[in-house]
Amino acid sequence: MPELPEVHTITKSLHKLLVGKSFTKIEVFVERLRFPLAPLLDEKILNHPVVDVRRRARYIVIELKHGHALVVHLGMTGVFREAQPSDERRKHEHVIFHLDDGGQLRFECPRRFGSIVPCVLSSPGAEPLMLSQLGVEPLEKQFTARYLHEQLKKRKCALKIALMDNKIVVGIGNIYAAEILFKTGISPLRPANNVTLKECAALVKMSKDVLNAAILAGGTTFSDYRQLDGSEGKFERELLVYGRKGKPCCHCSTLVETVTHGGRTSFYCPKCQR
DNA sequence: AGAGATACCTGGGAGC
DNA sequence: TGCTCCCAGGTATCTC
Repeated sequence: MPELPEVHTITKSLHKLLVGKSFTKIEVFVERLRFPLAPLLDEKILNHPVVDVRRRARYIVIELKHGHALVVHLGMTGVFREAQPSDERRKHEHVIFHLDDGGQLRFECPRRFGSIVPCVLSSPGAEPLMLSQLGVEPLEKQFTARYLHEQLKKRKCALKIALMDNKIVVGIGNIYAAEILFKTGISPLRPANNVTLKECAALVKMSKDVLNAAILAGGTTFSDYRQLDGSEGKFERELLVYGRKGKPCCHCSTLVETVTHGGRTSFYCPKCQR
């Protein structure tokens, strides 16, 4: 699955590929992914050069010269692929962008959790309105112990739910949340408003460490992901607690347990994490 | 308003 | 081997 580091990598390569080029035609082959794709057929998107491709949380913003933009989310299985018109269309390639240099960019998304939504920006470089409710970037300076503590104080829900809440901090998914909590020795079950400032400091540092490490390994994970199905890659081999239900904790050998929060499974060591 | 539940979708693994 | 069933993931949206 594309995590923050993969989205980071993909954004950079899309920037290199697209800036200065225009879409001359967009073909869609399914009615909808997460959202209907019909708005992509609006001719206003065509024949205006791309001026920027940037990332916000796990969204990719492709900005066009006349103030329109495409906001892309890869969902769980979304992949962009550079292609030639003669290439046969793969089973799950749902959108084909024709470029003015004769090339193509194709969007493949087997589980259809991805989305591509056109929007109009209030000014050049502005954040799309649909992303305005997002919380801070975990790797930015604004993500501090004090900020996290202030946010958590307002929440009675389980800490893990709060860590995964995009309104607080973006880019921490189920897997990262489990690993970050394990490495800081804090239980995912703790009420968010019961976490101390000192523990917030540990959570913030560990979040940055884990994400930075993943970014460093990102290229490798990403290339594996593209060749295979997303379940392979270096990162998975480094997981300490996620997916290890019933197996011994790597620190104390207590068996790893799970609990379900809002339909998501949390893996944790009941002895190491308090 | 906040919190919890659910829908969306399909590949893959488990169980029979 | 082939079938069915269930789970995984992020986020929008619905319900309480």
